[in-house]
Amino acid sequence: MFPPKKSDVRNKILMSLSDRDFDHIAPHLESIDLPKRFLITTPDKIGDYIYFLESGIGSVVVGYPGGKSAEIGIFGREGFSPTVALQGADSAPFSIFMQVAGAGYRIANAHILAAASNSLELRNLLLRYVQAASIQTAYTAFSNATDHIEQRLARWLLMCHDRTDGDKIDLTHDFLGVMLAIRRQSVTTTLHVLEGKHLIVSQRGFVAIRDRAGLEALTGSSYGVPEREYRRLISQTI
Amino acid sequence: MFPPKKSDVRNKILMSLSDRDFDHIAPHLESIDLPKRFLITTPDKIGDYIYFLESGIGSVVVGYPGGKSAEIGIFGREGFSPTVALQGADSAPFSIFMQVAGAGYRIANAHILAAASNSLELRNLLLRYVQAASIQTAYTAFSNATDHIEQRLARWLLMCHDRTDGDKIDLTHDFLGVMLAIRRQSVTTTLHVLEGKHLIVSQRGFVAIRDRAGLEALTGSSYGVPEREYRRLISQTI
DNA sequence: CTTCTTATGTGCGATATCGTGCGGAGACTC
DNA sequence: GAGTCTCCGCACGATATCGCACATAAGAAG
Repeated sequence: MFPPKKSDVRNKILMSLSDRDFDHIAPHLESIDLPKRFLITTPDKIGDYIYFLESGIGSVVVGYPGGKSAEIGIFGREGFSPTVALQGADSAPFSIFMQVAGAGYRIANAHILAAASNSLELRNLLLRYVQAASIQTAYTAFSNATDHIEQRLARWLLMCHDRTDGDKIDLTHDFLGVMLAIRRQSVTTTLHVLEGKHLIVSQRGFVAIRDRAGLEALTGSSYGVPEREYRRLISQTI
Repeated sequence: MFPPKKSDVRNKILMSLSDRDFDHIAPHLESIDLPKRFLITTPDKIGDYIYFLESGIGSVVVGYPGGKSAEIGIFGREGFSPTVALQGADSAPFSIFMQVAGAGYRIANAHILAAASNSLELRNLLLRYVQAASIQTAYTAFSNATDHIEQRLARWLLMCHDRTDGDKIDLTHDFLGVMLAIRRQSVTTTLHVLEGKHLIVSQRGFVAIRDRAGLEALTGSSYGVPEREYRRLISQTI
């Protein structure tokens, strides 16, 4: 079981590593179960670990408890989080938590940084993912500035779908409202609109994607660019 | 005149360098005049240079010509741009241009990367700025999601003021509307509201800040955190 | 001084989204 | 199988922002 074998790993970043880099960090990877609402970090808390998901979805959120908040990033097994350690900081003003339960590996910052300082290839791969995550955030800012709720919701469902096995996404309207910083009722009615267009099916506790292409067409320019950038920066190296 | 002397430089990142790091890159710094609307890069264009401003303000924008667009980052002499080269990428889906004319230095990516690979201290400083810029973008996404126009506008004016000498900011309502992805008329009327609160004075072609503290209070939680993060990550190292 | 261009001011109906309140329905508990 | 909790549906007035049309004003050009 430990250290994990590279052939067993599903996280795309870990999969992209050279055997040599993988062998260096594998002994320090600690398998961890990540239930729903698991808190990876909170604002200004010193983060000790970087998490590589194998399944499930995490959210990066700006805001303060009891006040306004909004999601500014989402990640699954295509990446890792938090990204700050790679940039020489020890904390960031974000909360990061599991939005869909899953599992993964975590590794102490010190170990991943040591490995990265010994391998240019590893360091560059990790930094390219940081870049991809940053582009995702930039397009979230763009979408928030220019899109109507219908587009923002469609974009969010697509990003979630990309990180899910199957077409069913477990979530409540209330949760979606918090992520997008809109009213729960607006989520409900907008989901009905999308359902009316046969793009999704929405029932208590989940949304099922029915027409990805239709959703993508609906989002216009907000969805797609970050995803292509990710493929350009990361996947093509596999 | 060349290479520039460290004591003459006003860019905060360059100022923060050790003498040794500065001496390594100084011979490659090329002084450049940056008029209004100067295009630093466009989407997917291979960027060859990194720009360190000495004066003026640059904007990072997502969007496509003739379509929707929105600003996702702003920088002056406290940083540099673009940030992608540091992360191992050669381009990014952003446009970057001068919004307020100024001047600065540019350095070929190859030179700064060579210097960064030889100096952990330099690399970490540059990456910490990348982190600070990324946090700014995250809070722009947050502000776009949760704030009304009045707050977004106030936040934008504050960020601009931080990067300007004096209290007068030259810009048109039209330009501001494009940056915030709102109507020019909404800018006009909202500036009137801020003026009514004696926070600014607005006249043809410029806005003058009159009450910074008042503006900051107005923005609530959207303004301030990225700025504190910048100071924590960068300035305290001076 | 006149003309031209760019920037700003204003009005108004249309639309998107919000805040609030409440009712119903699925699921879980005892 | 009654109580309870969470999630969802619906209505409605209030507010923010938009889109469009047009008027005025400041500065530039001649």
